[in-house]
Amino acid sequence: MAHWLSVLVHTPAHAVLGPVLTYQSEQALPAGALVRVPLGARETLGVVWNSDTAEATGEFDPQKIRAVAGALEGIAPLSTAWQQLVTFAAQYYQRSVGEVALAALPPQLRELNPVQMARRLKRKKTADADTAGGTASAPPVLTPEQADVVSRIESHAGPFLLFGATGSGKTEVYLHCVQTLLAADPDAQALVMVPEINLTPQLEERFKARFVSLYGEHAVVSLHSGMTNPQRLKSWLAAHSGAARIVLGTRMAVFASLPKLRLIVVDEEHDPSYKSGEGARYSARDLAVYRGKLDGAKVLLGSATPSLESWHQSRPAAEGGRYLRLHMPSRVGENSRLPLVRRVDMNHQPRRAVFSLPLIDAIKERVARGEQCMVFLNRRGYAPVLACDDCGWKSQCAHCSAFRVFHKIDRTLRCHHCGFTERVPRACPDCGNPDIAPFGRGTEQLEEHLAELLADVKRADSVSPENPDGLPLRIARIDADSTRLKGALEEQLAAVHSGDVDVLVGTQMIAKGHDFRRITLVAAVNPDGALFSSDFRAPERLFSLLMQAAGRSGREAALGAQAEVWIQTFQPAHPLYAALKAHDYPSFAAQQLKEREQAALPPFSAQALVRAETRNQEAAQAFLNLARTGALNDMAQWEGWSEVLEQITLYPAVPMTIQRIANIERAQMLVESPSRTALQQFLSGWHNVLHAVRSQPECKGLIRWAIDVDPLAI
DNA sequence: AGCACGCCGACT
DNA sequence: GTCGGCGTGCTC
Repeated sequence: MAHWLSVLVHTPAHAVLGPVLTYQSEQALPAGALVRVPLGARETLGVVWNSDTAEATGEFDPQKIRAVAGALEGIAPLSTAWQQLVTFAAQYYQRSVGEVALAALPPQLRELNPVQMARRLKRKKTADADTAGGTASAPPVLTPEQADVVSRIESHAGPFLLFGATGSGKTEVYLHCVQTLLAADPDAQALVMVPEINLTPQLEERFKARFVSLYGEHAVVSLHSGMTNPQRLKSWLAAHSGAARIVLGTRMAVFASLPKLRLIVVDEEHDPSYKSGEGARYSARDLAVYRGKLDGAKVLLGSATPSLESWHQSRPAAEGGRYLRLHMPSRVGENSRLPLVRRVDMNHQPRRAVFSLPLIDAIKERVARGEQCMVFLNRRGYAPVLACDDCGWKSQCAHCSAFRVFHKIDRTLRCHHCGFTERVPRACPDCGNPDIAPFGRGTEQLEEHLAELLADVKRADSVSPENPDGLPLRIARIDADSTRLKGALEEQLAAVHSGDVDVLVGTQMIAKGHDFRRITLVAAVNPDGALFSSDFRAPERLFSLLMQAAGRSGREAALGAQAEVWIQTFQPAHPLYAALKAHDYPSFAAQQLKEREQAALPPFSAQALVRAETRNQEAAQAFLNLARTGALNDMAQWEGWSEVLEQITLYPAVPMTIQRIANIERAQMLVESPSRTALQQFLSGWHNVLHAVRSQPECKGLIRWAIDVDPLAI
């Protein structure tokens, strides 16, 4: 007797293809089971979504229903909670369930045939056998602040927002909570997320040091896109089978199959990396909170500079807050002072000076004492644009509406958007003028500049202290260019740690996560840009970045010197810098939230973007505007939709900030609503309109379109 | 999303 | 002559 099954496969939301496909099977298969199914000319991985479906979906001809090719034996069905998470994510982020479900599974699960799969599972079983228990080395004693936070986490349901200064020991709180959980429940699993792949190795090291002796080598696994496919499959299977007790990973890990999930930690919860930029544009932080409810797991969000969304959610419960805010204001250790923030008024410095005189003096003084300095500029390359003084030629990219960046190191002009690279011309390509000059500055130029300014400075010779001349300074640069090769970042970080570097220049890469214990001065050379950005989230990001950069300094108690953060600015009185100086995130957040509330911006409204990519700009605008009129005119006629539409604002279509990338024209349209629910309802209905509009003749040239719910940048 | 089919331009 | 570019259409 054959069973009817609805099965998810990896297909986008296609109007012609239903959200689930119907198959038949001799064997009864439960929802969540993994199967291989024929689809057109190929065979593909599917997830059983409903066992024993009564009838085929839609008008599909029952004669054409094909049989399931086989079940993936030895892999337990995905849990109901996992299915619900995927369903929610697909619905909330406006994608097909099939796309979200299959993208959440390790890629190799799709590639391997059942025979290969069986072989892999067998290998895993023998590996699991050798896991041995043991005793833990005593964990460090918690500070009173940490102990208080931990006891509150244990006695409340959460979700929690752990607001802790850099160096306040948040990681120790995570470790402690995980340890307590795993000890109390022999099956329980914990998920710990970090924003970037770069940060997983150091986290893995700390967790392994604490838990391998207790629960064996396989108890801690990682899950991120930097791993090879076989590694990812191995970790995924370990999590799915329950053998892995702790999963560490980046945003993708929020979809890991964890049948006994009891705790989710989202470290640096404010970090934009938690928002996916392609496919289903999900926020792993937001999904983590939702998943916590589904799985009955506690959720712990941690940050020194929380996102304003989370901060707002953690206001007192009496005012409507839904997260419990936990505060750890103090730095752990002897050198518990927070760094001194100094603002240098660049209005009183020589015009066009890159480094102010007092900053250079301060750097000289520190390096002479054997301390390290860090100079931070969020722009790589030598100069953002090359221009001809005579005819006005600029280093425009041929394929993008952006300038190519001058990289002096290899004498190239490189487009940071499409990768188009050429050697720097000897003279202006338009008029032949040999005097083409760089404008603005990037990290390469800072490095060069510093070498000149500090040429006469020597550092103390630690090997032969009697050497009166000292040794030449070592300046290093860390950015996406200097770390392109595999292992280069680790190598360069090691050089900084071992003291082989006196001054470190870099982009935001160096501001995140890494502990540079001997750095006592951090300087932001030109951070003002974000103060006047059209992006309403720019100040929030700047504050967080500077706060994090500040957290890099002064971690070495033995150095004793007061750590300093220097801000070169033309706006020394700006409230953002004042709050930074006072290390006062709450007042900064309060002021920002007030502005957001007055302007009805998130978290006081909900937003979504529709983006269109086309061969020509007119088609992009046409598509979006047709979708807009479709909503305003057609949808308003739909039964019962007028109340939804009343709560929706559709802004006119606009070209994106960078209008063209790699010869693809881009435009977008903002949708806003005071109600998240209304926005959700609107988007789900609008989907059909967008599908229909796509095939209009005006939209010829449309390559793709996508909805971005809760976009981070507009 | 894949994958096949089909129709035009420049290469071993 | 074929290899290969991507436009169009189809998949339970």
